[in-house]
Amino acid sequence: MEEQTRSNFIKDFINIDIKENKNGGKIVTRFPPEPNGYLHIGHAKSIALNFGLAKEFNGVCHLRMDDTNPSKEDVEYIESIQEDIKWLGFDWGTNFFFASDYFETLYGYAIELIKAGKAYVCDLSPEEMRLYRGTLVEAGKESPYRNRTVEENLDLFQKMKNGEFPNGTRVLRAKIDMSSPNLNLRDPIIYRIQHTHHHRTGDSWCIYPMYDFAHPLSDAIEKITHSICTLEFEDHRPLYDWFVNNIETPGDPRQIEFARLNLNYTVMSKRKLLELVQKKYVVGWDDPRMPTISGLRRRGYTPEAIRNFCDAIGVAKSNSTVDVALLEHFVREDLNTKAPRVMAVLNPIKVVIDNYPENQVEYFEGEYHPDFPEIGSREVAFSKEIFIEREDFEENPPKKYFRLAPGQEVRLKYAYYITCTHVVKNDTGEIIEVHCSYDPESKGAKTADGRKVKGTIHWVSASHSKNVEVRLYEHLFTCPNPGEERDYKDDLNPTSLTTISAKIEENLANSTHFQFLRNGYFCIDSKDSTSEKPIFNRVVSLKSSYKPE
RNA sequence: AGGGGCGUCGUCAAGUGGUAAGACACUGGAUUUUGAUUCCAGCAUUCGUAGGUUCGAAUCCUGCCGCCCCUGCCA
Repeated sequence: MEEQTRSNFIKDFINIDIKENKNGGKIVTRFPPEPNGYLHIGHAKSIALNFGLAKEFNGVCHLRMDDTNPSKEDVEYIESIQEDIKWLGFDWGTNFFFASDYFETLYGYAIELIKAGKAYVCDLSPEEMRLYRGTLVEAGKESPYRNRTVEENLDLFQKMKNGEFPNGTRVLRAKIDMSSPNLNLRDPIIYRIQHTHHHRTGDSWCIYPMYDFAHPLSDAIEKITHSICTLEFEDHRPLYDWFVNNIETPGDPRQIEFARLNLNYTVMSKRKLLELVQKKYVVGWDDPRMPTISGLRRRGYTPEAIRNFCDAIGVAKSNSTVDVALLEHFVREDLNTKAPRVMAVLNPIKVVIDNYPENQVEYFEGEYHPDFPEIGSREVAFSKEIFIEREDFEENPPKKYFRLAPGQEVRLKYAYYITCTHVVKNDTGEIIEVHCSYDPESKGAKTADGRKVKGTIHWVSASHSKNVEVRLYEHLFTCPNPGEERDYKDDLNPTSLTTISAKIEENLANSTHFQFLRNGYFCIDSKDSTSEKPIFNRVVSLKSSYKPE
């Protein structure tokens, strides 16, 4: 199973840097989430990339909370982020940081820029600043405050820090080039006034650094060597480099951009995910239909499946949308080897075996896994009345229907062969009972004559099964690209969750994940399930090559 | 006076001048007490396009075409 870790353009860059002995050949990456939401599968790609690179090149990967905007951030998110990364199987060791840890240093860096004549306090209002910025095709105009003296800037910046000005009245800007075709270089804001309580620094600051300033410098402080981010920051790289080059810092990080993950039939933006949670379209961040790590975990996805998926999708620079079928493939692949097989009937119809003795109960051994007998087996009770899936009986079967039909013989997994003799219907013509006869010679679901029975179906004994709640999930959205043609919420799938009552065999294996034979992979809901009232989530269905004509 | 990126199979994606990997999906077929799993086979004469350089081009050059990102005191 040893797999060649595949190459990508980032590894190529790193290999060149190592060859040139940049940073003494050391590799330090970082995963820098803003604690303003829960992590999702797209973050998993970045996490796997950053931690994976560190591991492959014998380096380390830091976890850094990018908490420079207290108005949007919350400690709840800080906790969930750590939990999710750990659950995915990655370890930052002792390298857990906060951008807010660097506020004092960052402030000093700003002073350094002011003293060098490379930053100034600007009094333009937000609207004025927008006007002065110019447009995509026209140069901007220089701020009238651009040429204040160093002393005046120092004094004003000090007053900003001291809380002497209200929000929005002044900012600190880098003095770069108002006519740059790259808008990011038109004297970007590096500090804004925001009288907001910060979840870590409390009320000690009322000015907060902007991402473009805080990020490269935080990287430099931590001596990050390779700062990997998504494509939309490509335009910011010259600014990233400007700060690193114009300020005396411990490190010399380099920014590399890659394409973020998109998945079809879902949305990935934090804004949309937040809205789904806040407006109760889903039950929470960990709703099993959400593409969040906590949602996938509750749905029954395993860390291995997610990691294998991240390895498989690759890392490149072209915008792309990965098919969810690939994610589903990796859970099936993982659960196939791990999940004990068990029988549950999701849509029951009663079968009465007329020639089976009343009150008789037999127990058949059912292996938990056909490929790994060592994981054991259990005894499954069999009796005169059983339940099978409604879809496993057809009064007028199509061609190549291998299941139960009038006069047709079928194998009951582990038990006997049965043949349908007749059906009982109610007043409205609905079949309420299927009557069968069984072949006593087929005990153990095989016969000495070697006769072929093409179909094998699963079942539960009516009096030896219990009712459980099962939650069936489908894609959260009905179309591959939600929001492409209208508001994304209008593309929400009304049947993304179906709750049903199912019949399941009595004594379940001691496991969280199961394969319900012929149905799919299921897991116990970690939040709502109790021993009195078990609840199962369908992780993913089994593949099926059955297609009725 | 616009700038920055990206175009290789239905979807991802290797390929770095020597004659198109792999995965998912899909289609056949074998085995099967899960129409699952497993196994085997098929699936880009061509790399957005048009020219050029070369013995040889997905890879180099030029021109077109298409798509994405950038005018928050968000990250």
